[in-house]
Amino acid sequence: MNLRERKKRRTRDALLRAALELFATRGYEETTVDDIAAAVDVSQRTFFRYFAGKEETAFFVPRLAETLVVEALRTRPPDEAPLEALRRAVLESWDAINEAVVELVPIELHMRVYRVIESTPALLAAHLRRSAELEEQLACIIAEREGLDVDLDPRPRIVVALFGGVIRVTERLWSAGDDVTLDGMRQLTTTYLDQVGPALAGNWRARPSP
Amino acid sequence: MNLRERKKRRTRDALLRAALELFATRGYEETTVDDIAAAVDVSQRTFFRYFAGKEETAFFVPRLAETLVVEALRTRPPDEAPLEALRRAVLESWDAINEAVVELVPIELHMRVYRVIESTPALLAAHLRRSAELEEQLACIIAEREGLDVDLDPRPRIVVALFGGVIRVTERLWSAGDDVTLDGMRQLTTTYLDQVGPALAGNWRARPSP
DNA sequence: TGTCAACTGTCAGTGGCTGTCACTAGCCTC
DNA sequence: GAGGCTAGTGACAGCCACTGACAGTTGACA
Repeated sequence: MNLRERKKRRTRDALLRAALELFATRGYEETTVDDIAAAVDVSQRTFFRYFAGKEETAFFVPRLAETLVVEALRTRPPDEAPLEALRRAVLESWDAINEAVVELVPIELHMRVYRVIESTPALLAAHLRRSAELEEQLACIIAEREGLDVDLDPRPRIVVALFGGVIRVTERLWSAGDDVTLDGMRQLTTTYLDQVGPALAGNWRARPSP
Repeated sequence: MNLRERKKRRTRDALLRAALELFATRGYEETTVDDIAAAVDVSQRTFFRYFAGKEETAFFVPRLAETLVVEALRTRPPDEAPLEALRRAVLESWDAINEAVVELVPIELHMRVYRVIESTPALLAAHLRRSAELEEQLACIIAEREGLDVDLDPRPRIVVALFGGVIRVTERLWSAGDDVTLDGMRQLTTTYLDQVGPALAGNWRARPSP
């Protein structure tokens, strides 16, 4: 790799880390782009040459994770049922995600930023839109696996919507709780996905929960 | 109603209509707040006294609709199963929604704006966040109906997430298609909700779709 | 009719973001 | 290894959403 390229990557990583650090400590809205640029000692203009906007820094890590999940689903054995494939893809990609993230920022920082995302309206909105886009991708893959047309058969989008909903509920609970380990997340996801069946089974009071 | 209050309402409605009209014809990003204010011949500052931001005008009508859906769910007979109550609440509130919307803006304008919302990233993001908030409300109502604690039992949030997912898929299809009538929407919603069962039933290829 | 309070316009300022232009530092060729 | 080329940068000017402060205007009400 060139000196030039190395230098570029170094500034980008520095900007990224500085931004996330500031978001996590001071808050997103309270951090100006000038602050971030100043922390790395470059001009504001330079910041915008690396990131399309302030928002992009906050979602740099999540974007990585999404890529890996999509990849994981693509390589699932085609005989698995849709919901099963989704579940396994997510559960199994976490190791890869963890590995990739650590390269960029301390995992603990990422967690703090995630909480900021969930509690900042503008970021939460962006997060949900990104999730919607991811779900669209996943639906397409599912449809392809099953030999269906996403636009003709609603089922791929429906399963993915359901799945995405469960994941989002899980993420929120996970980031809010204390057990921020990988296994904790896996545990939570499995438990919640297992609740889908019961949740849809008619009147809950007829068969009380354990 | 006072002359003052009437005047106020008139400016607000004028601003709202001007904004929506501009969004629908020129696009959201292409419309500045100054444009909207100028169209009604008030200062930009006045616009911000009526709406918290440009975004708020775009979601004025949807907000109304949400209120009515929540209300409809609250008055559903308590013996209905959760998913059933949600389905009926939505299906039945459309008449009320339609009625309330027409008071403010031509329904056809609202439809055009809805398409703008779905095709403008910033608005889509906001829309999804609003939906998430609505879903949280609905989950709480469901939980209350069933005598559960939303934070302890995941099922209320899961059904609502599933339901919300289906509604969103439906909305998108509806606004994209040609049949923008109320009955068309009801039809679509019913069809899609009926697909939920099959979508979750294991491997789809084992029992091919009709 | 005069007083008060609500509503509005003007102005100045902040923060995100973009275009432009000149300049410097790394790269590549001769 | 000197020179030109170009990617990367900083400085500056400007747009747009949004906010605070202050002054002027207009409806309400005694």
